[in-house]
Amino acid sequence: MHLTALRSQPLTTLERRGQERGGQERGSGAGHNEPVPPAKIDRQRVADTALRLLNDVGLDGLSLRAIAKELDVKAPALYWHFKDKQALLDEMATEMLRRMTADMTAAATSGDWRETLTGAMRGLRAHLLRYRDGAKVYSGTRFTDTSYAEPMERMLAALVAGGFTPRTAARAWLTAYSYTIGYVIEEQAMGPDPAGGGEGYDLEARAERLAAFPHASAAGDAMFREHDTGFEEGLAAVVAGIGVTLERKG
Amino acid sequence: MHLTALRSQPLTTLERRGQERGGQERGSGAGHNEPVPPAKIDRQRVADTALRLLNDVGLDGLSLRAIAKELDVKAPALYWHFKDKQALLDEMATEMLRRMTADMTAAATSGDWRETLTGAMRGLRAHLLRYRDGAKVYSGTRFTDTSYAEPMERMLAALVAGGFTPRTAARAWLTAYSYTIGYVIEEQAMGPDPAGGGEGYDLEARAERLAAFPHASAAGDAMFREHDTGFEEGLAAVVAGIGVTLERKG
DNA sequence: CCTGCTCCTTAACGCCGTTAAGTTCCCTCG
DNA sequence: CGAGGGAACTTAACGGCGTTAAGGAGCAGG
Repeated sequence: MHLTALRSQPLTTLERRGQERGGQERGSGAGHNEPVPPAKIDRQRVADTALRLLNDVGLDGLSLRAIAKELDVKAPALYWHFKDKQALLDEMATEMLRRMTADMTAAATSGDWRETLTGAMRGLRAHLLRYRDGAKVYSGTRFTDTSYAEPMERMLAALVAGGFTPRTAARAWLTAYSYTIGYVIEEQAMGPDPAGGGEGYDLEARAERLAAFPHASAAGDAMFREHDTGFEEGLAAVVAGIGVTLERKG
Repeated sequence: MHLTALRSQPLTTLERRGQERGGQERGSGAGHNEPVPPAKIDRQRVADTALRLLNDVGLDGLSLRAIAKELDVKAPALYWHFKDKQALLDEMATEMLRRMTADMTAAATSGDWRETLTGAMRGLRAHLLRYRDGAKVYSGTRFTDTSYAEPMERMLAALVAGGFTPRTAARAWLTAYSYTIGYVIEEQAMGPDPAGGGEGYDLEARAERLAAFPHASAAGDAMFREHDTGFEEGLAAVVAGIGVTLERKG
């Protein structure tokens, strides 16, 4: 994500009835006679649907036509609500962020900045992992509103209260954020931990190929499995390093 | 990148004459009468050309047709050398890595693991920045040969020599690598530093929008400008943290 | 009742990755 | 020397993509 600029959008207010629809077909012929109301579409509902579909088809398979079909609508209809596909992806990322902050407001208010930062990054990773290619979607978009600012403000304030200057607090945040994004991108690009199911990559073939490089060969296990503990150990290192080099060093 | 599996490829040997061609047009009509030789294509030359083109058009604009045109060839011809576009991207990433290791073998042999790791990540970032969307290309591909193993082996050996176990060495490498990849992805997705030229993002508009969030507003400068020092400070923190939490901790 | 706005449809454009089939050229072998 | 064969390419086409243009249904307000 970049927090730089909001994408320009007409933003046609839409404070409509936010009625959710079940899985019903619309007017398509042979069903019951009760006329099902057309179930209006708005940005939120499109983003919700697209996020749900993302987990089924992945980012490559997430076409406007597929999203439209899920909404019982034709693809060009989406252009009424979004100026292009990127705007839709932006809205998806923003929706991801909204759900994330909704989850994390409770635990965030700890006294120690280390716990706060660690918890925030843990929560960020957890939420990115909720969606297929979540990190890629997230890192390629800019938010459509300022909803990111409030949790970020809290994070930075906690760091400043913990002894950082505004500048080093920002650096600390960006460092931990970069680590988390990079880790999850690699994690998701690699597929699930092969230890869990049998469907993962062939680490044995890898080890065989790298017979001449014992360390690189052995590193495979540490890197391609146990993503959870791997992330935690790395995050602990990053947070510790931030404390050593950035705290109170204005 | 994932170092997991090599993509299967026929790899039709091709130890041909590796003659380079200038910028000449091929048979196209009105030029001189000297018959320009057809200038054979191989994987290397395709990857070279694609990497050069990448800087002009970006990852989104990098179509097989555009690459083929650059080579004075039609798009399906590329399918003789690569089984699909992903295989071509893999070769591009591998070529990037080759150039990187060629550059970095000299400086890498320092005694201190901190210098070695810092230098490696600095070099990684520098090379990713040489290509538009370099980090995205790199992080979305897997290598087509084992050329990555040798520099990685050296890196891990240096860490082990510095007091790490094989396991913590791998973790340390992955932590620093994740940070670097994440940082450069954000950096490249954001565009060039606005301080350099006048064409960047509107940080003033951002500050105005975030008036209610002073820290988040002020953090913009630290995050969206001075990418170089920002990376260095974060990297210093990561390396220091690795020393604190991973060295000699089995 | 007509006008105008919102929201959607139908049709189409140009580009994409990819496949199938055919062509050209050169090397090899009889 | 002439036929065979494979390597390296072309031409043609397919379905799918994001996107645009034009139009039409439904409802609101004068």
